[in-house]
This record gives sequence, structure tokens and C-alpha cells, in this order.
Amino acid sequence: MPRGPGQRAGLTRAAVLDTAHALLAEEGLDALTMRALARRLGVAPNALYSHVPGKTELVDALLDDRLSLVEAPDPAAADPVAALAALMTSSYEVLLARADLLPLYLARQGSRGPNAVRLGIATDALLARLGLAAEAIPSARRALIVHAIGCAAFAGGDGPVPAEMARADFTRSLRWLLDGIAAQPAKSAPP
Amino acid sequence: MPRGPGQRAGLTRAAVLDTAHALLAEEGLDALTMRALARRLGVAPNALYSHVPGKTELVDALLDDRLSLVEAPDPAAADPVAALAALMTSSYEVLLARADLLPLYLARQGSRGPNAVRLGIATDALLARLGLAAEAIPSARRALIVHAIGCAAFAGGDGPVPAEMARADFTRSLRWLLDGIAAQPAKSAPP
DNA sequence: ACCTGAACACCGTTCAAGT
DNA sequence: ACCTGAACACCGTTCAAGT
Repeated sequence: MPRGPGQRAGLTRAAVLDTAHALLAEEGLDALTMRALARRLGVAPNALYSHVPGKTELVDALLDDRLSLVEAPDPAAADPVAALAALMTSSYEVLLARADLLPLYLARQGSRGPNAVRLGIATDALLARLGLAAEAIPSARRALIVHAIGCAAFAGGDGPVPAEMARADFTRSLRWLLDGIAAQPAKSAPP
Repeated sequence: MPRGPGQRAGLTRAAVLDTAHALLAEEGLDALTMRALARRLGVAPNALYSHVPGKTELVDALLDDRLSLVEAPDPAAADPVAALAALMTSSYEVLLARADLLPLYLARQGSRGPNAVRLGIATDALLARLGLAAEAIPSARRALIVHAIGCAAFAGGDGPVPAEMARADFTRSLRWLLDGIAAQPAKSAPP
């Protein structure tokens, strides 16, 4: 029996996001519409707006949720370059499973949800351990992020390049970037 | 006076693409709809389908058109690394003006229109001049392309990073990639 | 072959009302 | 506060018809 106006469906923001994740994973970005999402939840389309500001914010939340699966590296890791490589590789893997979303993410310059901020801070800490000057750190961070997201968006596409090859490309060019970053002029060392 | 059925509007594929370019440049990707495009051309929405297979193909054509502005480098250039840097920088600049389209392009792994193919061949020729093994050339090409498109999509976004800074990031990390590519194990030199 | 009219099957979002 | 019904202002695309 359908609900009338005023009767609650027990919807929560978490339930909306969970179902959105499932819909995205199962049917792709094109199928992720507010109306299809509402259908899956058994509510009227506009009921979603009590728990989510709009579709843009929902998509942002989905991507940042995804980044919660990446664990921040130990800032005191013995080998900061290896720790950066592991962090970027882990981000790449996790983002690959939601490659549909990445184009939008790139265009918004990685609009910063809490998890993106958390990983950004961890990245900066490792870059500082390499001896980078403070002004050089944001640039290096952006280069690594654009690379990881760009490669994941590319690999997740439906083009002719197989996933394994795209992954090998990612790893190799990541090394080139890290080599370049590590070879940058260091800030003056303490005496 | 409006046209009745059967009366021609003098539409051509070129006119459709030109108007689509103008619409995209003036009002952005969201405003580029088949209906808005038809409105601008003074025809019914479905009239477009006599000249263009659909919206996906139209967008692909718009991006490849854009690449026609990039001139292929001299394959016999004195400094192949400098020629590669110039080619990628020129592509970056040209794509920046249509940054809206890049996310879709990345996801389709740079779906290859005639101009994309032309520039890809030019890139491969320069990479071969560096002494790269044949198997290493497509990987190096993809790394450069993902980098250029990824950086342009990022820079074109409406985030907090100013365009000049994004451009400086692009140039610096491009150098790192080229350094890494050029330092790869060369194929056996002729005796 | 090229174009129109009408329609189909959708969108995201807002507004007024009900409990 | 949370939800429904109804509506608004759109989409891309197809189909039948007209010249």
C-alpha cells in the first residue's frame, strides 16, 4: 500500500548515499538519476531533497566517500618516496572503481571533501620530508593528483586500451613524476 | 514566416558544427543541447539528425575539430624532446579553450578522430627519434596525452587554482615526464 | 534528401499541501 | 521535519508525413 502525504519512509542521508553507490556501481553514471534513485528507495523523486541538497552535492559526496577507503600513510615512513608511490597507487585503484565520476571531479579541481583534504595533508607531509621548499609542495601535490585521477579516468573508459596496460602506464609515469619531484632543488638544509 | 514541412533550411553539417562551437564557447557545455542548437539555427530539433548522427558524435567532432588548430611538428626536428614539449604545450593550450569537453574525451580514451590520429602519429615519430623501443612508444604517447588532457581539464575547471599556476604545473611536470621517457633503456643502437 | 509536427520516455527541481 | 502530488521547464531521439 502506498504512503500518503505526511507518512514517513524512514529515509536517511546514509541510506540515500548507500543506494546511490549501489546504483552507480551496478548501472553506471547515466543510470544515476535522482528519479531512478528515488525509485530504488521506494519514495517520490522530490523526497531526496530532504536529505541531499541536489545532484551535484550527491555526486561530490559519492566520490569523497570512495576516498575514505584509502588509508593515509605514516608521515614518518622510512622511505617517503615509496610511501608517496603507495598512496597514489592506492588512490588510483580505489578511484578506478568509480571512473565514471572522475571527469567531473577533475573539472572541479578535485573539489575538496573531508577525505580529499585528509589525503592532501598526508601527501604534503611526505613531500616536505623530501626537502621540497614550501612553495613547491602544492605544485607537486597537484601534479600527483592530476596524474592519478587522469590515469584512472582514462583506464576506466571503454576505449581500446586494456586495464592492465593502463595500470602499467600509470606506474611507470608515476615513477617519472616522483623522480622529478625528488630531484627538485631542495630548500636550504639546517646547519 | 515559418517553414512548412518539406521546405529546406539550407542546413549543412559544417553549419551545425560551427554553431555548436559558438554555443559551446559562449555558454558552456550545459547549454550545448540539441534543442538549443536547433533554436540557434532556426530549425526544429530533429532537423539536426539529417546532418549529425547524434549528440555523442557531435561532441566528438567538436573536440577533434579543435585539434585541427595544432600543427604537427617537423618529424626531423633538431631536438626531438623540444619538439615533443612544443607539441604537448600547443595541444594543452588549444584544449584549454574547450575544457568542458575534456572529461568526456578522457573517459573515451581520446576517441580517435582524424586530427587526434594525425597528432598521435607525429608524437610516435618523435618518440622513435629518442631511441625508444617500439613496444615502449605507445605507453610513452599515452602518458603524454593523459598528462596534457588531464592538466587542461583541471586547469579549465572552476576551482581555486588560477590558470597561470595550473599552466606552470603543466610545464614542470611535462618536463619530468619527458626526462623520464628520454632516460628509458634505448633499443640496441646500430653498429 | 531535408525538414516539420507530434510524440515518447525521460530529466532536475520547486511548490503547496498533508501529518 | 519528512514526505506526496502535481507541476515547471526542460532533455535526446524517433516516427510519420510533406515537398
